[in-house]
Amino acid sequence: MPRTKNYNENEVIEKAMNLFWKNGYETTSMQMLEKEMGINKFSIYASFGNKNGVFLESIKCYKLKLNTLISKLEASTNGLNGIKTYFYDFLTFSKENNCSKGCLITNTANEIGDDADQQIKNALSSFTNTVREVFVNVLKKENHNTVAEQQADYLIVAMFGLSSASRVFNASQLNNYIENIFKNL
Amino acid sequence: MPRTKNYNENEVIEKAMNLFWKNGYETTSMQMLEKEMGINKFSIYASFGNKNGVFLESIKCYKLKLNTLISKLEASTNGLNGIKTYFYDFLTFSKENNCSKGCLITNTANEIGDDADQQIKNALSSFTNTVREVFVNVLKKENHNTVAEQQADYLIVAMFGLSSASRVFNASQLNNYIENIFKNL
DNA sequence: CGCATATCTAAACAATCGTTTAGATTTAAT
DNA sequence: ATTAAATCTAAACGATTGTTTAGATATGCG
Repeated sequence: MPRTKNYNENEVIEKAMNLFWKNGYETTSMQMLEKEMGINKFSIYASFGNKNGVFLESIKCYKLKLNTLISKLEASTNGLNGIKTYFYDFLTFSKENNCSKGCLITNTANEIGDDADQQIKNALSSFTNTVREVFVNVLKKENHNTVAEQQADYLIVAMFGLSSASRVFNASQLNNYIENIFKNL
Repeated sequence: MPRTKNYNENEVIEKAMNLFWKNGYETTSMQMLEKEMGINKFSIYASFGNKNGVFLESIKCYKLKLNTLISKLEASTNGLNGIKTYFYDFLTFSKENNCSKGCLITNTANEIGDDADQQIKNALSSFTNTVREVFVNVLKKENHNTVAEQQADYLIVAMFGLSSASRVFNASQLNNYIENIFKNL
């Protein structure tokens, strides 16, 4: 056996993920990734195939990070209020230096077109469906099925909107938005 | 006086605007613009300076198109219902081949970073402020000032979210979203 | 008409994109 | 210690980016 890698793939992917999150897919160049990940282009290609591969792994990494919030949401027993907490938790989660980066998934969905890579598109919709499913499960604890499905549909769109809006509007506007979303649901 | 231009600047900008709307700023290349606008790169640069110039004019063109909906909204006398109609009108406006392109302004806000061109950033926030102002004026017809401001804040965030979400979710989910937004306001 | 000047085409510009390759360096096993 | 194989650096790849330039073409005015 010859020499071993002197970098940890999980560590460098987390750095890549943060770069994609902040700048988007297109804007993030291999040059920037090289610098941020701290390894050479050759090593990046050896570990992840290509830029798309780095991005797909970054999405996995992002999901893993968000799982903390999702788990908390799944464990919640007070229905709508649990989801509302998730909305606020997300805002905190997405903030860096008091400036929101939005959601990596939502940002990507907003950026890509129909001709984008199928694996990426699959990853995005699978994530959205998963979150919606969690909403449904939480809501079923206090509602009957049809209402839960309808409310979940509403909330997943609202969550998507919040992710986008968080990159543009200020905290008071966003809080006002969340409060109104849940006011008379 | 020598030969005259054999293209109309307003006409070619409308074509450019549609390209930016569909594909975003970065993805739209000068090559694509050349083809879509039907004129040579030289002519584009002669008329609009650079890519950024084409984009700024495209935003003006977009605002002009949207003015039809804004004017209708301004003229409405039934408050919240007028705004709700505007939400639905926007969905129709943004659709092409039964597929929503979202809002050019919102799409751009989602795409660009902090280091983007200042003129573009100004154009985006000025647009958002204008729409919010119209919301306030419509709401003041049936509410007192503080409520109108607060509701307008809520609705402008909701509108931004709708624009983003319209590129991802289906008609029934979007309608459900709009109905819930206005349900108990 | 003929001159002047703006518009046109088309080629070239430097810079950067994502990706690949060649060669030096390091290390585990023999 | 030698060898084999994988990782590293660094340079180069062709393609495409936004932008500029040179030269041909067309047209309004004296």
